[in-house]
Amino acid sequence: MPFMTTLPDLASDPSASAPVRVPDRPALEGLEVKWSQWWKDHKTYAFQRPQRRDQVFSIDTPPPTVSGSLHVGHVFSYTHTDLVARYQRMQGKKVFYPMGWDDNGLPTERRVQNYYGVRCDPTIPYDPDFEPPLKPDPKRQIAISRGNFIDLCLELTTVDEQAFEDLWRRVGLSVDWSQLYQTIAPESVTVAQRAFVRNFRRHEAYLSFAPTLWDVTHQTAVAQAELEDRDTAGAFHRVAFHRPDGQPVYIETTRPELIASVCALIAHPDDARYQALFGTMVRSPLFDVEVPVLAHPAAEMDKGAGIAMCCTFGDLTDVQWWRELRLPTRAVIGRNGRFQLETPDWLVNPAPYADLAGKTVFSARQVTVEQLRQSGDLDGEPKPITRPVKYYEKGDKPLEIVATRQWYLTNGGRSDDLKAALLERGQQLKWVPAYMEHRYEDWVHGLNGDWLVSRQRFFGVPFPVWYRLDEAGQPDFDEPIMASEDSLPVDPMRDPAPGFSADQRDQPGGFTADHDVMDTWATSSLTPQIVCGWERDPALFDLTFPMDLAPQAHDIIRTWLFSRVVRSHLEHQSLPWERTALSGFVVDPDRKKMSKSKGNVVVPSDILERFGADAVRWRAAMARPGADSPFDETQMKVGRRLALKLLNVSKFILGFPDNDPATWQLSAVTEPIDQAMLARLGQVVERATAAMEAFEYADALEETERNFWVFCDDYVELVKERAYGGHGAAPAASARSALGLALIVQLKLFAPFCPFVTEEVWSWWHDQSIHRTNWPLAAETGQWPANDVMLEAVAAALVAIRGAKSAAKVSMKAAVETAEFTGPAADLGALRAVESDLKAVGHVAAMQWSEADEPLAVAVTLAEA
RNA sequence: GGGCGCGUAGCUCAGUUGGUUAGAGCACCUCCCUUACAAGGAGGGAGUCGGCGGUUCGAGUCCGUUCGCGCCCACCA
Repeated sequence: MPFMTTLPDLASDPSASAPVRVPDRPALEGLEVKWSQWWKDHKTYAFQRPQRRDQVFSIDTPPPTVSGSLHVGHVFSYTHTDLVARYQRMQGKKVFYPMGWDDNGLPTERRVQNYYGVRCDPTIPYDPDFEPPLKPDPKRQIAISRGNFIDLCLELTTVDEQAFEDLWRRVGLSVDWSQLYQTIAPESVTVAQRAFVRNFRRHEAYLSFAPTLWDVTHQTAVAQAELEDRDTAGAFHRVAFHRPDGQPVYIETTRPELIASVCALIAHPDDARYQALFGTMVRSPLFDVEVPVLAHPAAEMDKGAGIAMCCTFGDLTDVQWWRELRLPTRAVIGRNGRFQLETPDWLVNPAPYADLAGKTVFSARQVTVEQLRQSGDLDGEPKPITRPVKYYEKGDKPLEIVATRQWYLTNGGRSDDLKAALLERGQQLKWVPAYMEHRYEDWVHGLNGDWLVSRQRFFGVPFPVWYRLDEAGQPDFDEPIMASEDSLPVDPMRDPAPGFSADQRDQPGGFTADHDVMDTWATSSLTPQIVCGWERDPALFDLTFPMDLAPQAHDIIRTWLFSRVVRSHLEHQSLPWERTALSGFVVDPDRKKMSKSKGNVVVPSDILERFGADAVRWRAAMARPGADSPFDETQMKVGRRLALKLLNVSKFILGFPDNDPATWQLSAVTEPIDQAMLARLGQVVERATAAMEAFEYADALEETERNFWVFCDDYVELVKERAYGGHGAAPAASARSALGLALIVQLKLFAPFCPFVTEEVWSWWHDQSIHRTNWPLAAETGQWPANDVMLEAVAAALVAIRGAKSAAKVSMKAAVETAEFTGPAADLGALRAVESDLKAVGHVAAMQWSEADEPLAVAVTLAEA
């Protein structure tokens, strides 16, 4: 159960510390600016180190990509985390709630390129006097050095990050801004490099020359986790290979341009049609290259002609055949996505290649089709099809497969033992909601290779690695030189390898730097280590790690969530956190995902301006964990109405003449209806607390809010006259104490959801923040037994009296001559205990009571007008 | 093709272990300037709980099946 602080003094409001100051016209406008500044000045949310781990609640906040833009879905998702953080803080936990910026990696590079109109050319020397162009021309980017490019990345991210911080403060996130981190900052680089060095020592990181998925636009390798399939138009081309006797063997291919790199034809071993061909040789069209016909079970009899041409490399099946059948490598496509300029030496008839050299895949395909037509090797016309093609998720051209040397990290994709261990971690992790664990399991089960972490890019964490050069100047990749941990962070492009001098760089017998940078996920997979002070602040690490909560959206389970589990498992043999909470998306009204390209993105600053942060947060809190919710402006208005109601009812309760919160005492609550109201509020506290403990903030809000509206509409109206003193001093004190104590409890219940308006109201008679007070205890509402009979009878009486006036189309102020109650003795007894309040609120002159063995009924007779 | 989730009032959603006439807010209709609140308040109408079948005294709730929607994943011939 919740971590309990000391019991409050139940006699009065112990936290009251200021005279009551209620504004004449309370308003929501300006509360965000006022209170976010106040919280900043007073360090309201600063993490204070306690003695023990169990006094801390630590959160692994997702670092947003600052080069992107935040939309309303981010606001919702980060609000969900904040609800939990605020609740835990009020439960007495020291909340460790950092914020981070993911400013490292390709998105930043792209933004810098577009923003400044530059591109990085690593061959250019650093220019200390470089100034970016005043009028950037994105179509004619200026080539600048790697050093200057990184300077611009850092410059632009600083600007972007300030805008993000402003927005988060506006939303009211209770993060501790002194714990801010950046994934490109030296501390993060150190963590990423340290973890990598240790991975290498434990043989979890290794260098391998292998076919890799390659994005030709960004000219970098990409990892399995960054792939996505997109349906893409293409065509089957039926192409003839030639048997020695001149007979054709038809294959079907969507990539005829790759005929120059064909290594074999492959059919299924059981395919009757090709039994006679297995083991024989055929010659390729155009280039006349002799290739074997081989059998392999990965060939599908019912796909295309049932026999495929295997090229290095057209797709991942080619890679499998190439590896398992030990085929030669005949690559023709370079890293820039164009056909290499030199004519390949394996071509028997090299002539047709002259028309392909230097061409893109798209152009080469058109050329090849025409060549095949001329040579008579194209059977019929290409048949258009649409099929899924792999793309880099941030790219717009199909991926190619290029053999390159890359760094890999073990992730279970090539080890059943590690895969099983990581699946076990997934089961140990607590998932909110539970069914999201399936996505993790699906992903881990489907891994088919280790994690490719190197990127041939510029703005990122460099590998802390150098290679010896032999006398011929060739690098020795078998024994990389690793940086020592105490030298981190290092930039091998700037720092010489250990044991070498700077002038030995790129000299025979000297050393050369690894030029790659780490994938952005290789850094963000270490956010728990970065924020918790791994190897930097051991005391902090012990207090915060493994963390309590990993909040995130459900789309990055396979990337961010999984990669953090991998790194923590490898380094600490533990989970990085106890629990993960997945937020859904805000989708557009047609339930489509919001995306820039669709133009359906809702900008948060606009709705925050129009409805206020508390209203937007209220709407976010209505979206349950994991559930997508459609954007709907009308819902924001409801949140705004709630915030306004809180303001107004608080003004009313605090606004009685000579009202003094110090006189609000449970012992003064003597009227049965006052006790019944508080007893029910105590139940609400218990239910809301249970919901928050289960991370079901939406349930907690709904429970609190439903009660609040009844409180305002029925209870406050009922006791209004008595509270003014109309029925004497003691009954007035009972009402005022009940109203005041109920207000305190309800402000606290609403505090995580509407931090601005609750803080505003609280400040009317407190000097301290409501967000540093305790979460309410049921005991704060007294220990009276539940009295549902009374509450329900009163509600029914009010409905009857109001209904009669509404039906008669008269004002609620209209006088009632008699109200005649018929029903069970229990109901009548309850009502008679509230008789004077009922008479007052309903302007009822006389009440009559008839006991009967039937449900409560009320007959209302209006006075003549 | 595999996995997951969702189909309850016009809209957004609650409906705990199956139990009396299925709930809330928004929207809609009628009315009320009542001294906390007109960016308000009161009252009201509105649903064969996607379809079909089954278990049961009883099904929105359990089982099977089917349709629709969304998301995640999947060897590009």
